[in-house]
Amino acid sequence: MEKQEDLERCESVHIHQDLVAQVNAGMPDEEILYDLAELFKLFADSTRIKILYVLFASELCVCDIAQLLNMSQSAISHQLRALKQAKLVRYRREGKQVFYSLADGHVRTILGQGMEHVAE
Amino acid sequence: MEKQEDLERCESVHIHQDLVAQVNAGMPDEEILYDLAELFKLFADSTRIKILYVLFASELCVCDIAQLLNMSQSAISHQLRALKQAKLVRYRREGKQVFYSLADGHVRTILGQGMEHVAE
DNA sequence: ATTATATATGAACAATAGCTCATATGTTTA
DNA sequence: TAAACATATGAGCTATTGTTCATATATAAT
Repeated sequence: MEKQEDLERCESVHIHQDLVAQVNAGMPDEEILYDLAELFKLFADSTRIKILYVLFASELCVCDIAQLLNMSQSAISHQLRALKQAKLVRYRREGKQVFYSLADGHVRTILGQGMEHVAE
Repeated sequence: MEKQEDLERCESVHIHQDLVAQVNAGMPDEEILYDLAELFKLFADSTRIKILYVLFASELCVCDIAQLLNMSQSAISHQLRALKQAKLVRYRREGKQVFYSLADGHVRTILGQGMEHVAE
């Protein structure tokens, strides 16, 4: 944890020197925080938000999602790929079609809390 | 809600035609979903995640945050601006320094749920 | 008033991300 | 096997974003 090298600092080395150490101790690992940001990136696009929202209501095939969002099959497929990789959605093949559904309860909570914040 | 114009559709107009209508009914407004994505964009960068995390522990001035994250004052200030605009952080001037703190309980919940998902 | 310190901000640049287009893969039906 | 349909994916283009650098603003101290 050698972070104290050649940093620019407030000249007035105010109170917070030990606070700084304490805060640092409570921080999750760099890698975890990076993964966390990666996760939230998936919620950071309105197309993906919409996809998650429609899957809220029901399992749907790619084609139906594309119709619902009035977007191309390709665009939706690309985004589903990202959501799939992050395990936010599951998929199930049925003949030619592939049905997607929400994989996780966290999705609901995260979107819900976001909604609450936005709706104020 | 004229969305049914010249869409590409699954040829096999399968079951979901009414489902599609139903799902559409339950969708929040376009604008809200856009705002929601904008909100999550703020969680979609590890610098901002770190800022929120350190503010978790304590109110801090810009300079201390910069030191904690080992980043430039300018970079932190830019990001605080974004967080401030979204009302995720509050600020309070005290002499030359400006102290930032979390503005909202939602931040904790959202980060917490994200953590749970990542940590599995 | 002048200087120093703390923070904010605009411009520029590199990196990233989302869409389209073309095409590949997988599945069913004729 | 060939054709049709549903989905997946790579390349390319444009738009967006995070950082740095230079500089502006705000407050305090001399």
